[in-house]
Parts: sequence; C-alpha cells; structure tokens
Amino acid sequence: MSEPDDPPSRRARLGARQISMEDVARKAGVSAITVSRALHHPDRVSGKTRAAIDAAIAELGYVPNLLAGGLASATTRIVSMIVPYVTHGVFADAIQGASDAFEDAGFSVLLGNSGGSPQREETIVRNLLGHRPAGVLIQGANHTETTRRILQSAAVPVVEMGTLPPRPIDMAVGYSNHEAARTMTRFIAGRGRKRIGFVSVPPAENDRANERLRGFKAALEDMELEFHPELVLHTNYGIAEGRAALAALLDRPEPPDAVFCASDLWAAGMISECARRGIRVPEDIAITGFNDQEIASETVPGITTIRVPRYQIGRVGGDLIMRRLQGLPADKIVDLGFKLIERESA
Amino acid sequence: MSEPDDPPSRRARLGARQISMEDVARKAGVSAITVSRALHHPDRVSGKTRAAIDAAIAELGYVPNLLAGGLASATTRIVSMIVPYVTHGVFADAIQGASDAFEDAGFSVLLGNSGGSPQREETIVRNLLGHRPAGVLIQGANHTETTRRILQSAAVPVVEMGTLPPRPIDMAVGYSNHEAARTMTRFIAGRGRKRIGFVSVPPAENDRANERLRGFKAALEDMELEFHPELVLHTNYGIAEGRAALAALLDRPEPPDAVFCASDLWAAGMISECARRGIRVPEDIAITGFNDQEIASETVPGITTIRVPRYQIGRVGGDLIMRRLQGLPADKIVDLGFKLIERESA
DNA sequence: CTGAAAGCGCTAACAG
DNA sequence: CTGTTAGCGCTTTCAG
Repeated sequence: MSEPDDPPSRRARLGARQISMEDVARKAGVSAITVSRALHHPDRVSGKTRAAIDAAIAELGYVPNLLAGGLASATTRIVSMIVPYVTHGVFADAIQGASDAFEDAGFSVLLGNSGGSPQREETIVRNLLGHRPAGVLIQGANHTETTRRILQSAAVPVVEMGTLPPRPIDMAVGYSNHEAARTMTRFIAGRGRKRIGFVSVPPAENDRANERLRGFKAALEDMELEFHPELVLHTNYGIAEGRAALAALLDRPEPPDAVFCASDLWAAGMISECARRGIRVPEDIAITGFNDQEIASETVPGITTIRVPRYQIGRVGGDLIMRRLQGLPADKIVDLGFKLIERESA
Repeated sequence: MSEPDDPPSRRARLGARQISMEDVARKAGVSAITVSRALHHPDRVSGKTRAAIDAAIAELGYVPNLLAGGLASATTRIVSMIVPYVTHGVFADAIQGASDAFEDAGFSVLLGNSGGSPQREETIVRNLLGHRPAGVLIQGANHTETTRRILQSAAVPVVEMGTLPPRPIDMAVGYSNHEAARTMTRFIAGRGRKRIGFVSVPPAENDRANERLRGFKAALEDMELEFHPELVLHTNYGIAEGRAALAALLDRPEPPDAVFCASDLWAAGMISECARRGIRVPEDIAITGFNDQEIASETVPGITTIRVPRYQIGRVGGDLIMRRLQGLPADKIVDLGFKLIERESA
C-alpha cells in the first residue's frame, strides 16, 4: 500500500492523476489483477466480487487505459484503415463495412488519408503502425517498396482492398478492375461504337485506374478496334470535371461516339452537359460509368455502369482480419466480382 | 547492459520481441533517452549522434511504439471522431476536414459509428476514451447524460459538430438548424405555398432533425400558415425513400403544394417520382432540399436547398482542438452559417 | 549535449 | 477463485 504522500513529481502535472485499476481494486477490496479479470474474463471471478468491482467502476467512472493494456499484452483492438479519400462514396462505404465487421468485437478503426499518393501513404502507414494495430486495411495495391516491407514486418494481418493483386502483401479482397473495364468496353463496342473515349484519373498514382485502362485496351483488341490516345483523358473526380471532359473530347478533330468514364460522377457530368448542348444520349454519343453510385440511377438517361461491391469490400476485409486474429482459416484472395448494370446511357 | 539471456518469459510469446528504442540506442552507441530526444527534439541532440541514430533507425526498420510513448507521457496524437454514419456525404466531408486539420501535426482520427443511437454512442465514447485521445469530435448535441459526464471528466477538448447547442459540453462548431429550416420554410411560403409538407428522420434520435422541425413550425407561425401534422413524414435517408415519401404525401386527402425535405436525397427522389408521374416541379408542387449535396445541382429541375459548411465543420472543429492543445485561445462556439441556394425546384 | 533511475497503468506468468 | 511479482517500451525528472 503506497503512502498518500509518495513522490508528488508526476501526479502534479496532470492535477489529479487518472482513475486507475488500482483505485477500483482498492474500493472493491481486491487486487488490481482481479479487476482486470473481471473486465476480460467475468466468468473467472466470483459473482460477489464481480458485483463489488462493477459498483466501484461505476462509482469512480473508471475508464480502462487501453494504452497500458495494449503495452502490457502486446495486442490492441485497433485496426488501421488507409484510403485515398474519405469523401469518395466508394471508400466511405468500405469504411462503413469494416466498421460494422468490427463492431461486435469492440474494435475501432484508426483512419488514414493518403490523398492517393504512395509517398504520403508510406508516411501514414508508418505512423499508424506505431499505434500497434491488430490489423491493417489498405486501399489498392500500389504501394512503395518500403510500405510493403514495413507492412510485412509488422506481422499483423493486412488486407488490400478493391483490387486483386498478383503479389498481395498478405490478403486481398476486391474484384478485377481489368476484367470489369474489359467487360464494359466490349459491351460498348457490341453496340456498334467505333471511337471510344476513356476518362480516368492519372494512372501513375492509382493501380486501379491503371488496371481499368489496360482492360479498356484489351477489349479494343478483342473487338479489333483502334486505340486512340487522343481520346484518353485524365482529370479529377467530380461532376463538373465530367462536363469539362466531355467538352474537351468534343473539341477533338474527330470526337468519340462513346465515352467510358471510370467513375459515375464524370458520366453524370457528361450527361448533363449533353442535355445542355442538345446532344442525345445514347443516340449521338454513348456514355458509361463505373461504381454504380446512387447518382447513376438518377440521371436521365440512367447511367449504364459497373456495380462493384463497395460495402462488402470493407465488410469482408474486416471479417478476414477478425478471422485471422481468432486463428481461423482465411482466404488469401477474395474475388467479390462485379456486375454490368445496363440502363439507358449506352 | 542487460545480459542477452535474461528471463525468456515474455519475449518467447512474440517470437522475436519488437525492435525497441533500446535496440536503436545500442546500435547508435547512445542511451535510449537520446534516441527519444533525437525523435522529438532533434535540435537538442548533436548532429553527429542524430545521424548515427537516424542510420540505426533506418537499418533496423524501427517503428516507435506509440502505446508506450502515450502511456509514459500521458498524451497521444489521436483524436476520436464519432459520427452517425460514415456513408452520409455530410459526415464524410467533415471527417475529411478534420483529417486535413490534423495532417501537419501528425494526429490520426480514431473513428466511431453511432448509427444515430445515443445509447450506442455512449458505448462508443467510453471505448474510444480508453485510447486516451487528445481530443474528441462528436456529431450533434443529442447525447445521454452519461456521455456528457464521461466526456467532461475526460478533461480533453471536445467539439460538438453540426449544431449550436445552448449548453455545449465544451466547444461547438456548426450552424443553426433551426434558423436554416425557418429560412427555407419562409422562402417557400413567400412563393405563395399554403400546404407545406415536411420530411425528415425520426426526430427522437436526432437533435438536428428536431431543430429543423422546430424551425419549420416557427416559420409557419411567422407566416400565419397552418401546421398540418399529417403532412409531416419520417423515413430513412435515401433517394428511393424520397420517392416513396412523395407517393405517401400525394395519397393524403389533401396533398401538399410544397415539400421541404430535410435532406437533398429525398428531394431528388421526389423530383424523379414527379417526372415519372407527369407532375410539374415547381408548378404543381414545390420541392426543396437541405445540405446542398452534389446531386442537388444535377437533377432537373435543380434543387433549391440550404448549403451547409460540411467540410469546414470538420476542418474548424479539428483546428479548435489543435489550438486548445497548443494552449491558444479557442472560441467556445463557432457559427459557420448556412446559405439558401435558389435553383428551380421551388 | 547526454545519461541513470523511476514509473506510466496494465497484464502474463506463476503461485496458492 | 485470487494474489504477487515482474516487466511491456517509452518519457519524465534530476544530474552532470
């Protein structure tokens, strides 16, 4: 039993020191370890002491210090999740999915925003790993070599989301962007279109965009159509950007008769721009999207697009991590597939 | 210097024990505390030792254990953020804003999803506080008394977002939902509409929805219009739900000549349903939204709505916390305002 | 500019 | 079912 007046050094700094397990133990008339057990293995403690401990906890307003617990046990209930942007519907859904997967087990999501840059991603991964997460969920497979290395040596389950990498760091859940783009492009070509444009983000920074572009090209080859580099456009996400992209494509000496947008937002902007210009969709120009976001069914005409399992990617990713933490078998790669949704725009 | 063969107890469990500051120190030929200083106050260490330490860190792939650091220093670089749903554009923007505010300081967001339930929120807050965040961002002001109490006794900066509570836990950033709804309703009434409907989520669980309903009623009084309880509808978020809500309102013995939707999503669904039924907007019925989400400018007609500072709420909220942590003065309540955006739907 | 000692709050490993 | 002892990896305090 420590004297009430032992070295005042530290406690002074925080004013009143935080309420500790020790305080609860004292009040309940037991030792600290019994409190710990009551919290984690209630069945290994007698009903009477458990009641006393619960009362003491409530009375003192005790909140367990998870930093101390994590340090002592070398495990936390934190999972780090790294996405390019929170504001893209696609990633928000995945976050929600992961969040739901962790809910019952009381795990929390520690969020990181890479802004789409592998370099920033590396910094973020390093920082987040410092919190010793029990697992890592990370968007895409386009990482620096260093990121791969530190993720591997972290020795925790890692899930790459939204893609099916040939060489996953650990596990992966997603769909084939290559095949999805290929499927869509073949669909467009099947409608008799010859000059197909393509709009996406700069592929250098985004493996999924890259895959889609490759799938697009593969389909052109399949269908014996020519690839026109001048009909490929890279821009930022957004409806307004879609409008501008369409304007730019129409300014080409030979404009396209179809445009494959690697995101519904651009397609929506293009449809709106066509309405403004009196261009008929799909008669004059076919326009397709990607992701099947809510807006895709709301434009007139509705957007023909690829539906991807946005929520499920996070949900299954989270489940994979939980399974591994429980020592259950977990697939290395889960292909959740995609689906072409035919509406009126193509 | 500890012997290489001291008690194998613990280290065995993790196979190879994680790389510690001690390891770095040994390799660099200094003591652990010097490594700590090199990391946090590089200028208090000679250039030569700093270089040696940096080299050792790189070579070993050392990742500081933030749990240990946090425990020892009683401070972390974590801020907890609790929102109802990640997938609502409004909250996703706020998360992005907060994330951006913390970026330079290297703080991370620890996310919590309340699903809109104050009870779940309490559980989540308790759990997140266990990680000893340096601050807390929480959506709304509709908390249980226990939530308020534990948040207060946590003795960290707390920001309630999206509303201007009369009795904030600590700080708040947002706008007046009451005034925003009142403004919109007066605008509608000013267009000569008499029977105005109102669509929102169940107000019991959502203080902001409650405020909007009160503002709606206040405006009706201002304009000497009657309040028709049968024209008030509560439903879930979503475009499809908006369609259904319109259908329900049109089935009333005396249908409304205008509907104020407390979210753009419903308004979009209603506009789409009107198009389907051949009802003219705004001639036959006026429809207004709330939030000014991207979709509001894309429907035909465009949605007259209230623009709220979604991103800024998170950004300013984050800034408030950072200021407090740096001992700088920070406002208790920041009113970011709102703006009526007039488009064609009313 | 550098170091030694002590301790943050908790849990693993033995006891009993 | 409960307790004792030791230590997780780091930072604070106090010394030099």
